[in-house]
Amino acid sequence: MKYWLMKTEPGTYSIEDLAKEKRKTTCWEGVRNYQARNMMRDDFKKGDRVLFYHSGGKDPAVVGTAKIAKGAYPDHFAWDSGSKYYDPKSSPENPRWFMVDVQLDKAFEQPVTLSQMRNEPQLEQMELLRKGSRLSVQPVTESEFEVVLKMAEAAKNKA
DNA sequence: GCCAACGTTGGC
DNA sequence: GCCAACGTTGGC
Repeated sequence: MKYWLMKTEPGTYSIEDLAKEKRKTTCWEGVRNYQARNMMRDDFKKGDRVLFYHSGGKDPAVVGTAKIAKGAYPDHFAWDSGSKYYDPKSSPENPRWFMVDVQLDKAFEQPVTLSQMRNEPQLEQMELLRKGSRLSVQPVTESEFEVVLKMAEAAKNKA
């Protein structure tokens, strides 16, 4: 099993939106970066665990966990000229972009903020904290995943 | 709103 | 293949 972090702007799609979905599952369309695509297409497997991250806003944070409910398949939004993710270079015969299905696992009672993570020595190597790290989908180590869970737990008990 | 850090595009 | 121009992401 692998571990990932997936970013979303809560104004566009939040963890609350995910919680409202049927079976708390949604397809993760719209990734239009080759590095991210390659990771999703080649490495994302059903059952992988995900840190669900809210970017932008005044307190960017990991707000919960999810899992991969379905491995990569073509992102058909790329074929829809009415979609904001439309890409004329992609076609059903030769799909350029891929997506996965994501299912909510647990929304944290207390988010683990970016600044808290920056202050955690055990997360020093985390991709998210690297300068210029912009990938919307990125790998996380198992220990980083566990540390974030513990931080969420600690924040909850403190609150 | 600013801007650093990328990524992409397209002329040459 | 180089690189300038432009676009995007996302923290601050």
